[in-house]
Amino acid sequence: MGGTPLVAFAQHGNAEVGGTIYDTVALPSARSVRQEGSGVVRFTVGHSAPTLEDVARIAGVSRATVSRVVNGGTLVAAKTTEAVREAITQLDYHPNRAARALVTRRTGVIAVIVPETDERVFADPYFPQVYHGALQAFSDSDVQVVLAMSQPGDNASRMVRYLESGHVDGALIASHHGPSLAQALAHSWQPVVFIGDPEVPGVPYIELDNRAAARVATQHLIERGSRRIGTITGPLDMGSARQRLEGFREAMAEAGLDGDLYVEGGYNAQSGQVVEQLLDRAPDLDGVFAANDLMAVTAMGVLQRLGRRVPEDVRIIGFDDASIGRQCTPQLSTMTNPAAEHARAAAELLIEILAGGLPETRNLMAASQLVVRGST
Amino acid sequence: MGGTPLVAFAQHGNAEVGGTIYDTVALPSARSVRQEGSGVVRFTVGHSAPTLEDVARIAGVSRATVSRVVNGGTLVAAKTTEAVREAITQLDYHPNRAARALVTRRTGVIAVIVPETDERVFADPYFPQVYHGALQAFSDSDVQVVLAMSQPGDNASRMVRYLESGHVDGALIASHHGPSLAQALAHSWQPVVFIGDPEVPGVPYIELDNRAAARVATQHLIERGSRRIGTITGPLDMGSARQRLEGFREAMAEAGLDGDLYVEGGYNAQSGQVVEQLLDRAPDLDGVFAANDLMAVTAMGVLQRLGRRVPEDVRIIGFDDASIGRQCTPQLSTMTNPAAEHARAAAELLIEILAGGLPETRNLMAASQLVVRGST
DNA sequence: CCATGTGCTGCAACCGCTCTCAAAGCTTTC
DNA sequence: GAAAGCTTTGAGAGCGGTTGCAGCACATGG
Repeated sequence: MGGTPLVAFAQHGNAEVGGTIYDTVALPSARSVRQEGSGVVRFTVGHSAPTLEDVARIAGVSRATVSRVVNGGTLVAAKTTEAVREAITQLDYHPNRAARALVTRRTGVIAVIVPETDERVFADPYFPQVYHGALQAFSDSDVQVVLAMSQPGDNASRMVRYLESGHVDGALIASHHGPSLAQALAHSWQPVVFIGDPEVPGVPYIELDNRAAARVATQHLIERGSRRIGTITGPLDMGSARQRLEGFREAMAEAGLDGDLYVEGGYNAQSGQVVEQLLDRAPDLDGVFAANDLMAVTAMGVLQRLGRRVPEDVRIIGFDDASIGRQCTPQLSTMTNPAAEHARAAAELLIEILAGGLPETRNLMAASQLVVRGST
Repeated sequence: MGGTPLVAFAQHGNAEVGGTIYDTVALPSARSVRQEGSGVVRFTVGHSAPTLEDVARIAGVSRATVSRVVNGGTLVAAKTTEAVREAITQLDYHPNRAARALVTRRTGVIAVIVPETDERVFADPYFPQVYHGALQAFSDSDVQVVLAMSQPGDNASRMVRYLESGHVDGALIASHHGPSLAQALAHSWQPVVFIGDPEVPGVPYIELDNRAAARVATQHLIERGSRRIGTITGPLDMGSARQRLEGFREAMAEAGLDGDLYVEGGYNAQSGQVVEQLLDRAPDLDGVFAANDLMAVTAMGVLQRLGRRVPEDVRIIGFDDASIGRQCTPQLSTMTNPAAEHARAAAELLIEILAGGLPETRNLMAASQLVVRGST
């Protein structure tokens, strides 16, 4: 089994693990990335892979013929084919797709871009759905779908560089903050489809009808009898968050209620805590619309800990229909957000664009559904 | 804000949502990926991006000079540089990295490969750590780290093809089942580092000392007084699962106890349920070593539901030190598995390999720590 | 004033592959 | 037996870059 271990090490910064730790081992200082020039890691690869040329030489034919065998389609004599096949297996030849991409202009790689840190991406159940949907759309093609997220200090440029690099055919972009990425990409030649309004004209996207959904959610609270309703929004640099806030205010205004009771959250579980601020501003709070389930569930916990009964004292409704909303007591009412479907639709739109059979601009608007459970 | 929505649609297969659904909208049949030839999606891109040549023409210089300006380093006259810069911004030129990669043999892209379906990847807290660690290692270089997982029906070939495609410089491979992927890659020219023993000689990897850790865990149960101990293993086609089982049996044998009480799980929460089988086989069960925390927590729940007190009647220890183990009652004792650190170390090893300053084969073995909490 | 040096730029080959076009070999036909 | 028609193959021109090397213009030294 493998070679012999040469180094033994381990580490665990004495972080709060909430228990007693035994068996600690010293940690070596982590070597850092060696750099040269302007922050670029320089690589030099030793061996180089066999090329078409090599195969051709061994098989005693020309490059063109090998290419024909590899790509199929064109007719090549049976025995030639066999000789080439043999040479290919002998050398363990794999075509260099980057070179091929240069001439075919197709890489066979699609990226799902999420301009969030990896922590957020893995913490929020929304992103797996997006990725899953994209994967589905490409499942029976031989496209490789890769996921790229941003790193803590990143601005948009690393992403843009990757997208324009020629290593991907196109991209789906999922959780963008503000129009900067879209702007950078708008005049680029890279086919992209946004999930959520990019706020830049001409850039194709699909989005949930957030405003309508937020109205439905708010109206539902009102119908159930809530009057003093507050909302926890998402980060307001995101279109979806603003739209949900808008929908909330519309519904409140229509009902002749005060729609100014809102506080900004971050779409993450922790920021559900801000419900306390709503409570400070409105001690008679009897309804909460949280812009996603993660925040809603936290808010529910906070309210319950403060002695409020849900839904008797305060009704709560979330957004996204995340599974976590079914694991709390009472179960959370919510608005569906079939992200996987959207991603798939977006991916299919991307495929159309890539196939060239393209309408100018194309935007898709998707509807949401109200799911009533115990919390309202 | 963007163009006008052209299409409105939504969908929600009437899946079990555990609530009442209002506001349903018809769903269009999802268009499927258009295919041609052997399962390959064909793309044709309309516009094409400006090239070096274009820039050179506008700036009135040669391609070589533009290249020099773009890449810096070599000396170019100040006014020439300026002219080129101007042309570049005018055309919004971005170098085609695929073309560059052809000659420099560096793409600036590193892949983290996880041969699991996306559901598993997002469900298990282990993978985010791996990705995070990899990201850290490359954080101050301008390498793009992408994540690729396999699709339900996939065999290894799509992965291998991607890795050998020339679109990535190298890869970290995280949760492989059996040696097939490693074998396919062993004679390839692609620099890869495995996290976990690939079971193929000559392929570099880093791994946790699973056997030793499992021994420590088991010994801990014995020390606390457990005698009739069972284990829930991971999928036994994975080296880590087998090693943890081995460690368990060793510790049991050393203590003169029966080490045959085990049942295979899948490293996912659901498979913690198999603890019932242990109970069937040994009603006097008083200790459980689960090969990861996900299974341990589920097992604890099952046992408690069956009236067993933890740790009074049955002691439970898990593996991985996942956060979920701190959210249950009692809190779960466990073995640490600082996956992020491992991934970072693996990434640094990969960087070394890519830099060419390479030891033949290099394997790293990492230690684990026992964390004692309430469950033992 | 000519030989040298120095600074900057262009030519051209090459990275690995695809694909058009024409040539070569073979059959068929008159 | 030569012309015509196929099938099969190879030569060669790119794809968009990088880079070694030669060449040019101008400044310097003898």
